[in-house]
Amino acid sequence: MTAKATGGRVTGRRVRTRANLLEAAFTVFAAKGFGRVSIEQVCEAAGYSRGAFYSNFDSLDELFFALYRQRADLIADQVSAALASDGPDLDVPAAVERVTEVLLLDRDWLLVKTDFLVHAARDPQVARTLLEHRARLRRAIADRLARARGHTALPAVLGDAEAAAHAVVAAYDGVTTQLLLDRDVAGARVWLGQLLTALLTDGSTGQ
Amino acid sequence: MTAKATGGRVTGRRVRTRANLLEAAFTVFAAKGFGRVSIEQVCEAAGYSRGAFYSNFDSLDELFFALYRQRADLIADQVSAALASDGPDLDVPAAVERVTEVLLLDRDWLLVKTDFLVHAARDPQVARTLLEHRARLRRAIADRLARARGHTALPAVLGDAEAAAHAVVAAYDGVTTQLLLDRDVAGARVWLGQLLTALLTDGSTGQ
DNA sequence: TGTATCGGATACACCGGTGTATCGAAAGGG
DNA sequence: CCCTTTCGATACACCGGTGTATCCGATACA
Repeated sequence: MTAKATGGRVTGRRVRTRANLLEAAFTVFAAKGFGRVSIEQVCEAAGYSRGAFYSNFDSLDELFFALYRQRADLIADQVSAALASDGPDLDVPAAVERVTEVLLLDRDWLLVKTDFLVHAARDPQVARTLLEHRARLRRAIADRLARARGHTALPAVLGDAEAAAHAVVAAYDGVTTQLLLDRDVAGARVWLGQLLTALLTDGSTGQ
Repeated sequence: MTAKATGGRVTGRRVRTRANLLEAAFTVFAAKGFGRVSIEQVCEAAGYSRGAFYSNFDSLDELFFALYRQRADLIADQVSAALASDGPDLDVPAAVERVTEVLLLDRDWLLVKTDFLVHAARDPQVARTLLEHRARLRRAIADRLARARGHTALPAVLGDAEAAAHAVVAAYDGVTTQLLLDRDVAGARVWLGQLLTALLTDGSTGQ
């Protein structure tokens, strides 16, 4: 009963401060990493006292979790939009281009996302959430691919559209890892494009 | 001048305790994550006092770094061995099988490795080391692939052997991410196998 | 505009980890 | 077998972060 008082009356201020805390937390987490951040540092960055924090969250973990959900949902929406944008027939390179643009845009997000992955890897409960999130994305991709079967040549050696979507996610994760290290966003983008087209098109066509 | 006194006389004990500390650190880091581990916890797990720690390392970061180097070199050797094992002509599925076995064996190592990645992502100096390490592995793979060009059908849509090796690493990283979440080692292994064969063989062959 | 309620700031006690300085005991060399 | 050197344990002072309790100013609603 600490955070988010039951069915309270006042909301305006609360909503704003909560948003501010989340915003500041994002910056701080991205800069220092979840493991090296204290509640105080978040509060300082947001311009609040620790009282504000404890009024809105129970622990740093809860804040981190909320932050991840917020941003992840946002990204998921953007990806869905990017996938849905062109007509019923799929232009693979174009779609790849658009999705890639969304997914590899913000280095800070990748950092936070990876921190969250590390977190989830040790907590089955958290892992479950992340897995569901990934499954949702994968499904969106699979649907898109299935919908375009026949239009474009999609006979990957992988099997069905589900497997292909799985491969897309894996490629994304792989490129992300490299990007975190070399910081070459442009390179990562073209590289991901190559990988995806390699996976999603038949071996014969060079591009 | 704290750790590893200049050109000391006594070494026997020191070497052992250092090894013990590293061993214990590996367990603790894997279990809790680098960010949630204190020097004291490592010492306790190893059965030493903090005095022993400060006599061997300057900081937890240094220990972590040393630990990573140790294990990473070990893995690298194993991979090289797995790649070199069969004759001059390459049996792709067999090699993939063997390498996969080595790379996806120990979940604890994956956890520590990912922690290190997160660390490196925020410190260019550390990132450099990790990148070099990865480059070495990639080169080993590329050499192996190049050496087998012509024997087996390797006309990937990716281009040269260097790019193909790059793709192999990316696939590995991607599968690792998934494995950290779902803990399905067996599944990850066959999945990585599929991905690699999909990337390394022409699109025509289903398997 | 009054007022009951809420949100956030301040103050306080507490704890765990850090790093250093010192000392006893191993361990290797002669 | 002694003796010098070093390793690691113990003790200490310190600090930063935590969580709670309390209080005052802000805010929504009548």
